[in-house]
Amino acid sequence: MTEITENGSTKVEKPSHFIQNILRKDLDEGKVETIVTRFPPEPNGYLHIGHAKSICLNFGVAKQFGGVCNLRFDDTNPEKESDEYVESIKRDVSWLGFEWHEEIRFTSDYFDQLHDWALELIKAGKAYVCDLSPDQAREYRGTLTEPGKNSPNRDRSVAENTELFAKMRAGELAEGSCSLRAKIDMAAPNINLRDPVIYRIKKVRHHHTGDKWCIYPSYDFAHGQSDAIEGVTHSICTLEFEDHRPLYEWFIANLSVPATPKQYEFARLNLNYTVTSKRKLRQLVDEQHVDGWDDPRMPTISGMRRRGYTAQSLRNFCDRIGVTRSDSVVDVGMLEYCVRDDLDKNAPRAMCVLRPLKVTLTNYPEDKIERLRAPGHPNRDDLAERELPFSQTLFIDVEDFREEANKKYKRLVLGKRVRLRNAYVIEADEAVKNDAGEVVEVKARIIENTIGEDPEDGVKPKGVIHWVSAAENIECDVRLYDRLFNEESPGAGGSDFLQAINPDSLQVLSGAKAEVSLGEAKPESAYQFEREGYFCLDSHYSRDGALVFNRTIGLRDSWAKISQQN
RNA sequence: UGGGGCGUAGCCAAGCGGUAAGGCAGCGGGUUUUGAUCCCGUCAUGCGAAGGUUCGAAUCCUUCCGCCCCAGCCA
Repeated sequence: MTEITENGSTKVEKPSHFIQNILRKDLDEGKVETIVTRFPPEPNGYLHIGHAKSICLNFGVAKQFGGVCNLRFDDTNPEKESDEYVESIKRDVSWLGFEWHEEIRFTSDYFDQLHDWALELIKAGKAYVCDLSPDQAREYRGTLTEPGKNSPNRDRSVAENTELFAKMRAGELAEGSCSLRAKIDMAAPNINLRDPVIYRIKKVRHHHTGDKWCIYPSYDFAHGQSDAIEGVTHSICTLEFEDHRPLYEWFIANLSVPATPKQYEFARLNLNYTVTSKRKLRQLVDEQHVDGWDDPRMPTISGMRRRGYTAQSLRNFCDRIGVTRSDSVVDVGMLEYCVRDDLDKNAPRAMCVLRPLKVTLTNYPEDKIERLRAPGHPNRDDLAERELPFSQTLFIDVEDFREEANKKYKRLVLGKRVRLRNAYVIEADEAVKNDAGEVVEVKARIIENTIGEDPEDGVKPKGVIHWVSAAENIECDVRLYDRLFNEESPGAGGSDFLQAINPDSLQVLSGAKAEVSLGEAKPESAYQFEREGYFCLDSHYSRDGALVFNRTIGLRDSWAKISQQN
């Protein structure tokens, strides 16, 4: 049931989901010749893990069935949109590993056509300019259980509507003073059909069309027709748009569009211990609870990238969670599994001591340095070996030494032995303490002839710990991240989601000691710091001679459970 | 109390009338110079509930219960 992907991470072979079933059926029955989908983000924020699901779905099925997928910016509301977001979205989609068909599309590229179609509706007596203010319109709309009332302007003549719409377009009417509405049914049980607004006045400069327009089409009026223009066959969106489908179909049926795209809905992704709403993510950025949209703790694609998550792991995650119509909350542990799975298979190994404790080898010459060789990966010989300088003084992690411990502790203990990863077995003789009683140095001895061999006296070490030479290493900062929220569902039950922020989501360690080969690390490229976790160089904070590593994710840690039990 | 959806294990999710796949998490064990990886085993007499149809129901019918979405000139 499982197969291995090109780069080795574990991919599960899954039965097809309902979207794939629909596409296969439409292809088989000849309803469509080529699948055309589209990913239609509004450029009003950065993409997050939920968008990744949509991207993988839209681009994924198009590729699977030999079709194409467009990248279209749904930019009908200039008040919230900007080029910064356009650029970040292009970067994120590319990084995720997908290629959009031909050039980038913008809904705003179709504003002329959309305007013509609005005129077409007016001429057919199917749209009218309504003078109701937003507040009045709300009253006229009725409620969930009561029908709405017709606008006093509902029966304006075609001529009058044409003239008023022209004035709207010419900027002669004030924002909010009127709108163009589709004439459908104010008593419809589906509120979206109660004469929805299709054009509104916004005297705002548009990031893509500049000052050409002061009226902008609504999402409902733009989306389906844009799909039709592009020849999109299957317009896949999330569940909250289900109630809009009758409206989507109404425009397609009542306008001279070149194609008849169909809308299908799937459940959006929810992840526990995470927020995936642009509003909340924006708030975290604006109020500086995080360093920006690409803060490594953010569930944005750019944040995860900077954190060290790989595109492959995100794609695998999206494959594993499936595509259905039922609301669900995926355990963030599933995401973490996918990240570890990919990184384990592909990240070169290295050693870095996070909290250094000096070890002096009393039987090792002071001026001697051995150049040991270590594999780049325990089960991959295609990854380059590295050189480890070994010297009289070393650093090990403070957590890896105890003066005394029970049998479960498999690290260095006074009077006992431990294996230094890829090097000698050593035995600890003495703990040197400062005035506060803290261990500041350990005096130990190497056991001769133990590189790649067990000790000749038959006394095997209890465990293996990592180390770095004190003579040659790279001092660096390490940033340890934990989940951004302490609650499974931040903001649940009407509480303030900011109250759920984990105050310890970032811990900065300075003075960590990295092995010299890490001097060649490139930003965002993954390493496993053995026994610690996966790390990558931070793309913002790192400088030549002042390296900063982000912990992407820790190794699975069964010791944590054992040590807590005792 | 209008309309539209959805309920299969702690989580995700197959199943579409023939007797509950798979993954994550968990638990138990094995290998191991990473307490990692890897490997093996275990984990729903049960499919929101109750009736009914049937030789046989998670699948069909009825009723009920729960959860989600919709009253922006947002998308």
